[in-house]
Parts: sequence; C-alpha cells; structure tokens
Amino acid sequence: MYSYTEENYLKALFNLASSKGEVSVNDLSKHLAIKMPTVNSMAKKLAEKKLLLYESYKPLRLTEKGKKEAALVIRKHRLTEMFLVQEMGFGWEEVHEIAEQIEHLQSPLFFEKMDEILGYPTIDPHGSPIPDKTGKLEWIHYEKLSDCTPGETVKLAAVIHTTDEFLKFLNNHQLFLGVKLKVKSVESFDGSVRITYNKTKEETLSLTVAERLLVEKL
Amino acid sequence: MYSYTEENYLKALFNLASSKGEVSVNDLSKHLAIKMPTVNSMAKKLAEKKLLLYESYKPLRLTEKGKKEAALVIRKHRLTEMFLVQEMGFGWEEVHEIAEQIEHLQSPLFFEKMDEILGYPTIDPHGSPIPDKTGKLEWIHYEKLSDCTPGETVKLAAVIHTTDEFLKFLNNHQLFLGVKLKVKSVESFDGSVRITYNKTKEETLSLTVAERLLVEKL
DNA sequence: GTAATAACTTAGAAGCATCTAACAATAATA
DNA sequence: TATTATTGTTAGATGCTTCTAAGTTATTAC
Repeated sequence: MYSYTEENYLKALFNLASSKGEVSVNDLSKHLAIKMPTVNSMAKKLAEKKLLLYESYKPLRLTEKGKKEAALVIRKHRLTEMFLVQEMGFGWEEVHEIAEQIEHLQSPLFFEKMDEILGYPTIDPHGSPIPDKTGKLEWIHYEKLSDCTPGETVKLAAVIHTTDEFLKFLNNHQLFLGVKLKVKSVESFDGSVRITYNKTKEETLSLTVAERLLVEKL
Repeated sequence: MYSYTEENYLKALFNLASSKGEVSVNDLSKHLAIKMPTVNSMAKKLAEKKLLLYESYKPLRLTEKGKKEAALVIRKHRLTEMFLVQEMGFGWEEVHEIAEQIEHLQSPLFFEKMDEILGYPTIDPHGSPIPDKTGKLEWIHYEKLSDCTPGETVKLAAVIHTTDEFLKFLNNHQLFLGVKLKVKSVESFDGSVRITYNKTKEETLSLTVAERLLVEKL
C-alpha cells in the first residue's frame, strides 16, 4: 500500500506525463503546489520504491510499476466521480474535490461495489476512460473541436483540462456529453468555432474552449 | 477543521465516556491502540484547543465544544454506515471499517447529500441514534434483552458493542433489527435467555449476547 | 561565448503523530 | 502502613511531509 501523499504524486506524474510526455521536477512542483525541494526528495523516495526513474537534472519518468499504480489511483478517482454523478446526483462540476479524497480510501471492497453498482463503466462523467483493474487504460482517439472543419457534424465525447469554472460554463451553455454539434465556421485568426446544437442553439466558442472539447465524428 | 487523528481521539473519548462516564488516559490508550505517552500529549493538545479538560493524574473530560465536535464525527460515521447498507447493499457487518475512513472526508456537501438520499435517518444500521447537525444525540431508552422476564414479547431495536464477528453471529441466527422475540426463560445461574422468533425459530442466547441486544417492549 | 535566468539539488529545520526509556504519582494489597 | 502494582508523566528520538536558504547545473539571451 502507498500513502495518501505517494498516491497523489503518482497520479500527478501520470497525468502530466500523458499530456507532456516528460515531467520535470518544476512541472510537478507547480501542479501539486509543493515546493521543488520537497518534490525532489519525494522523487528519490519513489525511485527507491521502484515507482519512478530518477537521475539528477533529468526529467522524471514513471516505471511500469509506477504507471500501473498511478493508473489504479486514477481508476479509483474516476469510478468515484462516476458514482457521485450517477448514483448520488452530483453535478459533474462538483465531484472532483470529493473524489480527490475518496480515491485514497483503503478498501478494495468499496471500489468493487461502486464498479458493480455502476455496471462496470469504461468512462467517467467527463468522458475520460477508466483504467481497468490491472491498470490498463485505453484512450479512444477523439478529435478536438478546434480541429474540425465547417460543415461537420460531431458528438461531444469528452472534455479535458476541466476545472469547476469550465464545467459550469458548459452547463450554462447546455453543452453536455452526447450533444450533437454542427460546425458552422472556424475563424482562422483566433481559432474560435461557431456551432449550432440542440436544434435552436447557436454559439461561438473561443479556441480555449474548443481545444478542450473532444468530439466523435458522425 | 480538525485533523483525522484529532477526530479519532474525539470520537473515542465520546464513545468511552458514554459507556464509562469518565475516560482515563489508559482506557483511551487501549481503545485506540496508541501508547500512553502519545495519548497524554495529544490530550494536552486537545485541551489547548478547548476540546477537553486536562488535569494531571485526573480522568479526561470533553468540554461542551469537544462533545459537539465528537458527536458530529459520530454523525458522519453513522450516516455513512446507513448509506453503505441502504444504498450500496453492504451487510451491517461490513460497513464499520469503511465508515471509519469516510467519516473523515472534508466535504459537508457529501454528507448532506447522503443525509438527503437516505431521507434524514435518525438511526444507523445497528439501531444507534444519529446525532443531528448541531451535534445533539437522543438515546432512546431500550431494555437489554438480558433484563427481560419470561413471557414478554419484544422487538429487537438496537445492538451494542458490535464487532464483525458478533454481527455475523446475528446474521447466522437471522436476528435482524425489527424481529419480534418472545422470551421463554431466563437462566438465573448463567443469565442465558431462551427465545422464540420468526414463528419457528427457538434459540438460547448467552448472557454475553443478550446483554448486547437492546429491545423495545411491545 | 559569456552573462543572466531558470531549474535543480543539498542542507538543515519544523510540525505532526508516533514511539521507548525512565521516572513520578496514585491505587491496591499484604 | 509499607510495599507493590498500576497508571500517568517527562524527555528524547523517529518517520513522514513539508518548508526556507543557499549553492549548483543547465538553459536562454544577448
């Protein structure tokens, strides 16, 4: 078993590595809001436990063991988010904070029960895939809305880099997973995307938003 | 907010005080499986926070503030147990361990949601009362089965001093809350109680068991 | 290619919760 | 009451996670 703290480092390492490829001490420090010397010594500790590879002045890299453990933490997090939304009626913008805590509970039985109740889900409420019990994670390849071309009709499949604010924004615009979007135009000078959806709605989304919306082409 | 550890001390203090009146450092040490010097220094720390009254060589006594905070931890524990049983399908013998962890989550919203989903319950799966949001706890006065007299018909209302083993024993004998028991006889030399219930069942319960079954006279 | 900036590391300290060893006070017992 | 046993306290240490201060290496900019 790994400590609360260790699990958080593993999770952060995994998430940062999947978006950036490598993880510097500085990246991790900023992401966790923990000072660099602390991160540095924790990295050495995780390296001793064979969870990551540490070399002075080099980026940090999870070992296979580290990746697996990290994925299992992420599994617990995403299962929890799904449970909070589906079974307890929370909004998708409310669940992250709570799941950050529940993911560290030491009770395999509890997570198995959630999984069972949810019917063994493969994605979380934000469309992110849930790693399986062995730590395997399949990212379905979706397009960013910002990469679509005018005339295409797509389905909103996942949202990335989510924050509560961003999710509230999507709520306000009735942009939920599964909604069909028709791309009307893409502005070349600022990357904003004009879409129509829900029969009547028409909106222009900034590049910042459009880059975070992953869609499935229909 | 109080730490995980502090909440555990408060809860233990409250539970021990309600059964024993006073709580010695030694009692608390044994109950928490934490050595006396540690308990001693923690007691001083809690005293500084006005949660308990500490005097050298005297038993520990929670202040009103301490009692309230303790009751609120117990509230979270019992609400959680109820949720695990009623909404997640756990057995009453499985929930204690999990609730011990969930009770420390820092999310008022999460516990409010559980309360709401459960319909604002007043007792937990073992028949223990759930303190209200202000920390008030009403113990309904039940009789121990061991204090009943032959001929009485009673309803099993609560079980106390529960352990997983004890709860499994009750499961095996189909002794669930709400079951009606008819007292056939009480042995004066060992205190064992012979009962009939569920139409056909007839059992002799030892004093150890009968003392832990709280019943409502009908 | 040197100077400035940013990133990384080392060293040392602090808070929290825990421990052991040694000593002090109270309670039980003979 | 004197002795013994139990309970409580103090002092000092440890592991974990965090920090600041100070120095080192790598990167960027001129």
